[in-house]
Amino acid sequence: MDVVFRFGMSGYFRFTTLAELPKHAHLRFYTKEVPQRVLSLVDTRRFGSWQPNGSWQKDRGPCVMSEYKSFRENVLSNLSDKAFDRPVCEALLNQKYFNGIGNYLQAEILYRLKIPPFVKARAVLEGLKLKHEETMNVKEEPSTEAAEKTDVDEKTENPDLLSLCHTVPLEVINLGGKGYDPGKGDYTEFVSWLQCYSVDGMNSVRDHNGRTMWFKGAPGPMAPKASKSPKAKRKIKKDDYTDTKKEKLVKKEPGAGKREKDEPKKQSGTRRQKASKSGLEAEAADDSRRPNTRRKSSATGLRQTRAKSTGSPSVRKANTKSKATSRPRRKSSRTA
DNA sequence: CGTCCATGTCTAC
DNA sequence: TAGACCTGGACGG
Repeated sequence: MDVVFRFGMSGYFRFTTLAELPKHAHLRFYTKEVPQRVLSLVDTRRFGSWQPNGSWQKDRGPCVMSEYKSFRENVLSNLSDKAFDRPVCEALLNQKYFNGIGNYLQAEILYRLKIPPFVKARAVLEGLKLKHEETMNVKEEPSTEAAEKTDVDEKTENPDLLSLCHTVPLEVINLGGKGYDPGKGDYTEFVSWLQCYSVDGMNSVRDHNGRTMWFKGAPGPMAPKASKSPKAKRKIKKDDYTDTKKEKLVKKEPGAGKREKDEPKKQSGTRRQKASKSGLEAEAADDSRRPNTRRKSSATGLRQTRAKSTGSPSVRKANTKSKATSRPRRKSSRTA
């Protein structure tokens, strides 16, 4: 049986002993060994989902990694689409054309070519050829040498925007499980792989959807008004302007009921299911909090070394768990 | 304590 | 084009 998994922002798999079952292991596949082990879909934020016999979204384009050729064709033969009216950084997040590119990859890819993020996507793309080779062998050498170059060579020797959409994600794959994986606790390899995203010294601006775009140098002509950059935002707040924020705050009023639905999103509807194959049993798990959970150091957050010069960082209170946020919480009656 | 922020969709004005 | 969907770490006061 095929199962389609989506990971949202925070989802990943872990294979552990039963005793080390991670928090937020919402879907579990148990082995039948004597000390049982568990393959878990760990998903703190629950943006992920799984769908037995599911399929991808209707208009996801070809995969940038595994279907490079059709990916490239799909983009270059549809450049009249208004999707390419957008700034290139935003267009790169459009899964209809850039299936597999996300926010950090988008930043890394544009950085490699030093393309400003807020230039019109079409302007960047319309010079590219359907087959990358045509742009490569501009030399008039009739020699067969050039013709024998492999795709790999072409993509690595003289990359363009589309070939980087293929090779940059593969670089992460080739880190060998040391990619963007907060569950590992230590993903310094990935952090040092990043050249632009969340890197000190780079610039960042909020795009038109409120996402933070990282880049070096000038943002480009289509950059949103300054009010949208995180820094500006913070600054506004600091200056305590009476701006549009008030409305938002009013809206945020907690206690506004309306949050009583108990369903675990869609999650393919089924909370429990069996996968008889391969001796694994699966179940959608409730959150059984494990008492052990030693709070590791920052699991999320790419910015390491915050350079806090003020005295003792060290021990952070003994996990008093008093989260007690004011945010309206979902009714957590996730029993059976 | 409170606010902001995060690898992504998804849908309602 | 705003939000909504969630949880929790970092940081400010």
